[in-house]
Amino acid sequence: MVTIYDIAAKAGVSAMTVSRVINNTGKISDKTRAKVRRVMEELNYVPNHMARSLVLQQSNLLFLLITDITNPFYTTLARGAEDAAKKHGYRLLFGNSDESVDKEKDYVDTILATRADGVLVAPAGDPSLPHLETLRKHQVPFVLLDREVPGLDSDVVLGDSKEGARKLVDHLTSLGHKRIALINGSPSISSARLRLEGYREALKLNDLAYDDDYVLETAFEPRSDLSDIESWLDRMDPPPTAIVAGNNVLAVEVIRTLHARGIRVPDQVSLVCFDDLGPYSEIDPFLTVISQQAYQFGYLGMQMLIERIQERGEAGLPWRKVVLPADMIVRRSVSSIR
Amino acid sequence: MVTIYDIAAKAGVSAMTVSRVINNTGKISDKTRAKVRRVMEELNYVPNHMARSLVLQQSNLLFLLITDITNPFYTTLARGAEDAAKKHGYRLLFGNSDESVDKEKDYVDTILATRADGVLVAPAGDPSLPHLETLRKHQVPFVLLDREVPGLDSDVVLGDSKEGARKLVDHLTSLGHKRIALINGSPSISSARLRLEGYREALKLNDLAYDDDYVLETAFEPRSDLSDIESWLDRMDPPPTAIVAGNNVLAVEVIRTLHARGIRVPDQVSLVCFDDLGPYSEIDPFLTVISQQAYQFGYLGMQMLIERIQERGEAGLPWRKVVLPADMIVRRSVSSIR
DNA sequence: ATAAATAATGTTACCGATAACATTAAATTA
DNA sequence: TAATTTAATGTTATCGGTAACATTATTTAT
Repeated sequence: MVTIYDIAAKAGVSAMTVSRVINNTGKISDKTRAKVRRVMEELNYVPNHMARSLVLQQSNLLFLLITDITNPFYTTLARGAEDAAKKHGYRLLFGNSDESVDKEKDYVDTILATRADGVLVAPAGDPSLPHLETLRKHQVPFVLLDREVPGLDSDVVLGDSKEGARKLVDHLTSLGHKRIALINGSPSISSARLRLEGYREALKLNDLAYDDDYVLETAFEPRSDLSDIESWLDRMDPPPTAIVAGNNVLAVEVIRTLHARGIRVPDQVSLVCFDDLGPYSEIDPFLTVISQQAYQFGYLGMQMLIERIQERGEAGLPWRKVVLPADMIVRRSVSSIR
Repeated sequence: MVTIYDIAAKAGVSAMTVSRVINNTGKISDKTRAKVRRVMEELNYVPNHMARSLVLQQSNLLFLLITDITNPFYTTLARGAEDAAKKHGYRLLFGNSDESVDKEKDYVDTILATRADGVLVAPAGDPSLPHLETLRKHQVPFVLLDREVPGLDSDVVLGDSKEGARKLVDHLTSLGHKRIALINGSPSISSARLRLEGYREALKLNDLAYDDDYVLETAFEPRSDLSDIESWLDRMDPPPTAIVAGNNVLAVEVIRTLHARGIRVPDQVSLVCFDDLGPYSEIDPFLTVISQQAYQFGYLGMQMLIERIQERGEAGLPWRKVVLPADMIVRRSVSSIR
């Protein structure tokens, strides 16, 4: 591995001079600068980030931790984060926690060990609290995305989950639906809780009774075993005329299960969900969804993060909470009753 | 930031003893081990990767560079790579080059500077050669995914692009199609070249003439400006009865363009493509595709990479080229002619 | 012309960890 | 019990950079 000392030796200068050329600091004569540059080219020099960050105590690296890299909501969000990071001259790396608090903890360790300058996190859930507190303790600035964690003050970019759920339920009731089921993520995830709340409120406002049997709380990420969905469908009696899914993944899995049973959407049951299916929903715009501005989650979150990093130390800047609107896109997955 | 020296001081031992406890090396009495552990907990110690890798000359970090984080092919591949890396105890970070050779080069610099132990790369194209050579020069093991780079020997995991294209065209001709168009990625990408070759061969075998006007070579990644697709559609006269898309993104954009013109698939024109649309194609299995085993690309590639890393130095192990089969899934996006 | 300022470069110490070698204490063996 | 192992811990140098402080050459000011 070529080091500044190799360069220095070959160019007949000191290592410090080479360092100055690399970083454009201090005063260097044009002649030495040129000579050093030439030798660097010749030897294919690449600076060693680790050595550098070790002494500088900062890495110029940012991280984005998402919970499901196969979910278009998060990949679109990632593109937003990437663009914002690039605009400010930061490098961005990604990690995928797979909705697992343990994997997330591993990433947090990697991030700490790598001495990242900041982190954007879509936390796996409330149990993420301990390792987020670890980040805080080590003074690594972070911004939460899509999910809050109770007991932790921080900047956060959220979607209006409650309002979104209300809109979906209202849409269904306006078309005559009365037996509306909900399949949702784990209640340890703030957005899932809000979606449940919105669902319950909307039921109440529409004078519909809430029934535990019609609600399934499961996992937001793709799974191979659909048996919990199966038994939930069996349990509901009479069957629902409409289903609200807490995210796009769940909607897809509900459809798969229904199709396997020969039940058609929306003919026999209507379906709506949170989050679009990415560009691929363009092929056949079918699902009626709450379309969250995924790109904005990433872009705004990254901007907030970078502001935090750059204001470091200054007391000011209270925690900021950005709530992005929940817009419904009506498509063909809902039929009207009668 | 807490260091081993802080721990050492508080525990009344030397830094080296702390290091031994952390790494489980050397001999340590149970008593000191316990004491050191306790202090580490108390102070919330996190090892500094940078300092560590600096002296160890290895980071235990692996990278995966993909070209389009919003493409389900690559995100599924990423899941495979992640699982394989985890199985072998490596940490994995992701980078997204967005099909840009320049962004890719930036990532390569980050990777070099981070002293990653190895890299999985889906190269942006043939122009990636220089920075891949830089990786090679710095002895960072890498495995190419999905695309080869002429002039560079390396391990590589490919799909059978030529055969896939042939299958698609054969399928179309078997249903009576004679005017078959191709929209493809840049010819600077090996897989795109092979798909073109397969397309031409299949035309020839079916006694169909090749016509330049029926082929559009554009970019594989999502774009906002669809005008090149527009003008290509205008140019073809008579219009094709079927279109082969070089990947899923292009297929979606063709559909968008066609829909905007009021042209229906498959009623007025048939459409087939490479790569599935992820789990979301399950909602409405519509597109007839060559389904590549995305997960296996990542999983096998990662295994090959780790073998390389662990055999480091040993002369053996010739470059390996794995070609995964191209399986066609027939769905509803093709109609038969007459 | 000589002091004072400035430009250009070099030296030393350190960032946080570990390898290699050194030392001391405890346990075996002769 | 003295000699030898072995266990447990400590010291020093180093990884590849950079900050802070020298030092030397060159200008500029007086």
